[in-house]
Amino acid sequence: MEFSLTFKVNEHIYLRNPESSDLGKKILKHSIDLIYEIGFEQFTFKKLAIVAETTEASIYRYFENKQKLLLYIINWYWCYLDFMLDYQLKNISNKKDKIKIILHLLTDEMPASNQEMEMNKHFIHKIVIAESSKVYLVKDVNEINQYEVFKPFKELCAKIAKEFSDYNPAYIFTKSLSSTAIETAHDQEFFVVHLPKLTDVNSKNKKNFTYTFLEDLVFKALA
Amino acid sequence: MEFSLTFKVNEHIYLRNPESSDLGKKILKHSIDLIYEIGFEQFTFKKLAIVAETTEASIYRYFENKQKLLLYIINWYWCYLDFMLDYQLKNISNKKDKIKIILHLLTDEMPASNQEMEMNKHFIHKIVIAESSKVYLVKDVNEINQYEVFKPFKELCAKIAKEFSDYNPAYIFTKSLSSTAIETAHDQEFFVVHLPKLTDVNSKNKKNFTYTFLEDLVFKALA
DNA sequence: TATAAATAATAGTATTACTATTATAAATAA
DNA sequence: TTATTTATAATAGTAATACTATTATTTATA
Repeated sequence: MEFSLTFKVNEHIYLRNPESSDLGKKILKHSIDLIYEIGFEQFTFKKLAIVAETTEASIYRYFENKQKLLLYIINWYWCYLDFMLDYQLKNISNKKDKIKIILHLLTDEMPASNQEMEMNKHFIHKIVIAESSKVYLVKDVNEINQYEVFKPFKELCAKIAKEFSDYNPAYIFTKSLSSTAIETAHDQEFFVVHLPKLTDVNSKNKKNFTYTFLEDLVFKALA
Repeated sequence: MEFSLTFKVNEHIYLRNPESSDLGKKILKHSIDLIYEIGFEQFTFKKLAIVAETTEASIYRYFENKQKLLLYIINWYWCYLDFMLDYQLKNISNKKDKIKIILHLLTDEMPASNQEMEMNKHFIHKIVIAESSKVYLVKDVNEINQYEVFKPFKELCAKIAKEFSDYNPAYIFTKSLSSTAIETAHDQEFFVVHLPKLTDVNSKNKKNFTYTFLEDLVFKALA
């Protein structure tokens, strides 16, 4: 089976839909590679233009600035996670199993859904870990929030919260636990690699450390 | 009683100690005001020079770049929290009370320690919430980590982990729970103000929401 | 008081972020 | 088919940012 996954990303994020042209797709592909390679602070449209073999001005026809381009990539990831969540939770009835699947989705490398994927999912996962909080930790968060650019994040958060609520209807912090689980998944994965002293990883528990910690934390909170 | 609190900040963070001159202190004071006001992305040495009534070049004699200046402020906060933790935990024997005090320290406005404080603590607290993760979510995190610039953060994390361990010696994720508590305190406080749908705040639980959530989460994890 | 050292300001440059204008290609109508 | 419109991309800029070499000034010491 071969199919292509495209998500309707909020129109306020781009000037021209990058999915609508070959150049747009090329810009997306190379922006993911380049942000992964040099980090968001060092990433510029000039450098992107060189690797994507186009010009700065052409990129500006698609995205207002590099923050919006990052927001597009992160939004794509949130939509993708939301889709995968529905997909993987299908036909699972055990409530505990459902939550375990969710926590695996948050901590594991992004699962492959099909061969023909333009985006490098390993790179996107690393970008999300290191850069995703930069899309909302900005001074104009309230302004951009008005255009519902964080809707996919909120919907993902609400969907996970719903499963928490199903598991334990008496628990009153389902949404905060959900957003905390998402953020903690990223934080701990970053710390494990770069600042391990902020975690309890060691040679023995290295494999799936973040998942193990999160599973313990979430099920105790929901107990 | 009047005393002044100064912390020995890692020498690799600055070129010239800003605490050693009037101009240095002026730069620090105004940088806190300005980052609070316009956010770190919009903050430049040029703008700082204008409000601090000096020149760009003079600021560059103290700090290599604005990232290092932010790192200085965040380090100051970590040292301050570490100090306040010792101070407030003194003579408390009940292990549960100790942890409650820690969680209050992480979530509340910074407690006043003396009148004559150059730094605006309310501003620093807001800066920490919105900007602190930007000091380590950078491509050169491994290089700067070699100079031990994150030592105060690691020490604070270890100190809190120690209290968790005292409370429940069987718990194996004390350091990850500690770093998670610190980051969650910041995340949730930001979400409550800017993206409340990612939390469970409402008109009734608004007061101390983050503390209440964190207390529930941490004590269940340690139970 | 003369000299040396420390510190700050001037005046720059390279890069970044962004835009107005022009050129080219594609689509459609006469 | 050719003319005209429309869409798209490239050229050539500007303003702001990040940073530095050099000069001027102040402060400390001989």
